[in-house]
Amino acid sequence: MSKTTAFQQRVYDAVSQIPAGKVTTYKALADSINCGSAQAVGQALKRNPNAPEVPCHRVINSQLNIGGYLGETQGASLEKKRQLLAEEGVEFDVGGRLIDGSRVALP
DNA sequence: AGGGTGACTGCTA
DNA sequence: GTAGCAGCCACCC
Repeated sequence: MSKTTAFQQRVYDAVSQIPAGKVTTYKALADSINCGSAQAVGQALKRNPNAPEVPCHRVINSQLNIGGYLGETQGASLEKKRQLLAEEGVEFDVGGRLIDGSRVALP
């Protein structure tokens, strides 16, 4: 068993609450868990012990830009994340930017 | 126990 | 529009 902390549990819970076809920003997520730092949220997702259980691919940054996936900031993993989002109806451009900002589910 | 890092954000040049 | 700097919280070595 991984040593998941309460903070990470909150992050995973909040992320798993994101409906399909929608995405959320690290800032909104951090605010949702009452955390003043989105970087801490990213840290939890980067070290996420349950990647397939948590739709971490539905989390993007404030600039509507894709963050990363399974610790890969660049590479094929990013393309896979983009593909997953495209399957849910969220389309991204070649630069990894969200095309339809309305897909962002703000709390 | 301490320091450095990071899937971030916001402002300024 | 891009580029650089500082601030923030939690985790890892």
